Amino acid sequence: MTRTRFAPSPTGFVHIGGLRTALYNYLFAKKHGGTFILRIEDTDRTRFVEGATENLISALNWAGLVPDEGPETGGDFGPYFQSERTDLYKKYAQELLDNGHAYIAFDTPEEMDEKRKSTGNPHLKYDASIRNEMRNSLNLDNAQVQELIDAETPHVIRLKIPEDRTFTFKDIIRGEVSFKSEQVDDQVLIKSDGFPTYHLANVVDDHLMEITHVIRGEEWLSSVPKHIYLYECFGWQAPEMAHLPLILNPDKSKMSKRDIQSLDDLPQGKVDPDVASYVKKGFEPETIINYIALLGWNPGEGDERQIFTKEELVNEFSLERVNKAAAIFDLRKLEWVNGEHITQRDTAELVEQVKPQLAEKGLDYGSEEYLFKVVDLLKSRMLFVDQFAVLGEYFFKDPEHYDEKTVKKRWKDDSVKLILEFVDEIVKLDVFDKESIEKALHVVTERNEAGTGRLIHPVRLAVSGMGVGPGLYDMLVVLGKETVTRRLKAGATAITR
RNA sequence: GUCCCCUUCGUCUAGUGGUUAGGACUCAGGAUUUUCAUUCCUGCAACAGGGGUUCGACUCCCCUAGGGGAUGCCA
Repeated sequence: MTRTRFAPSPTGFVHIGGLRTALYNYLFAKKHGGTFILRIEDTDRTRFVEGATENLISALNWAGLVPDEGPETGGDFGPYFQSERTDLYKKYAQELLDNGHAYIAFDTPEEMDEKRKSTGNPHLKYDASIRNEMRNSLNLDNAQVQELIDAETPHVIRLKIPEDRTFTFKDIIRGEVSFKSEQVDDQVLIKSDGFPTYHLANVVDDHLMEITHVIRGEEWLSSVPKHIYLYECFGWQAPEMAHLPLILNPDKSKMSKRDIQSLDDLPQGKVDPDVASYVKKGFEPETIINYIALLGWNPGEGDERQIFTKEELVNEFSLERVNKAAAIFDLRKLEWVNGEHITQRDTAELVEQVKPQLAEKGLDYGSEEYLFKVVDLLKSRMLFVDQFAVLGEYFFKDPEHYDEKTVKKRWKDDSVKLILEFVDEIVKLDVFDKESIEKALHVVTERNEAGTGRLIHPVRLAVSGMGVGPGLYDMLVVLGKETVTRRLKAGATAITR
């Protein structure tokens, strides 16, 4: 049984890279008929943010990545907040202490800083090289240690990394990776406030929650030696590992929330990492899922689709096809993907999505049937759903003003005459369809020995007030004969250069 | 500094020893018998550099360079 987990720390916002990690965990679990778990890694009290967990869960819900087990859903492996599992971590830390795999250390962070200064090595690690010079249960005798503990001296529990070892593991994405033990420090397992660090909590929980595949960001790759050694000390089997490449800013820097105000005002080379910004901007959940899935993964040779539904992604996904190199986030392509999803969406569904905007602008859409036709006509031209009321306003009310630029460019001396003649032609029509309208328009231009554009543009302007829009004949058909003739007449008198 | 990871068009990528190195986004041009913000077509544009291995390297190995990550009682 495949079990994956998304284990974010609740920092107050959801990072786009974090969402992709969640997505890959979700896709992998679903692909294998497994379970996707949400676990909140809230062991750092100093970074507690009010409402962050709710925020996280609502972002996952928005994206459609609903956990099978988690704080909200529950499950047989809870609690799913690490802050509620501290007794567990202490118990396992004690086991390590008893087995001699860990020890108690009384040195404070300040003391380590001083040590670094005095040795002139700013990168000095707490490890086998200096372990014997420090104040810990390896050097002090039992009585001294007990005395310090009884006096409530702050202390931590550290993992005792063995010397002269090479930790080798297989990463699904990167293949075999190894680290020498002198490269890894005696990691703090339990902090002086009694909370575990990520490393202990992570290993204990992944084991207890029976996680089969750990899929997470590349920033964890160099911590893996500590983790596999912990599994070894506990006599547990380590899960499979897959370390995902990072998502970067256009300038190749790490995506950061700092100095980003909004999506519309981005600093040069930066992009907003906050998923909430994209929600607010009007991106569809399908778009974000689709786009970030492709940022580091693709279905492989012979499949050049760019647009995927979540179900398709579940079917196609495999960790073996995840790339190794970091990817740059491209807003342009994101917008294009959004437009594609809107174009491919069921018109009926889009109709419902669009109604609130119309209500907000006080636009009366008349019949469902009419609205359906308008949406159908416009959907391929929208990049965002919320553009609809702006793009298509004239379908619901007569234009009140006419785009100045277009007037200047397209309104000629003979425009009024041509339009009035065109009106005469269309009132004669029994069937108001594309072909007959086009024919009528040509009758007028040919009679006046004018180019088609001489009439097309003024008609569009008079009818919609705009210089751009869907194909003119399609637009006129949807608008209907009555509306079109009324607006043409109105335009003929109202528009002046 | 040290360790680890990575390196194909501007960007996302296909490619697993023999290809005119393919697609997508962007951009430019054209078509839809003069809208463009639709659609279609065309074009621009890449194997980081240097050594090997091989009859033959984008593909395998090594080195260099560049980028990223880690180096916390943060995750």
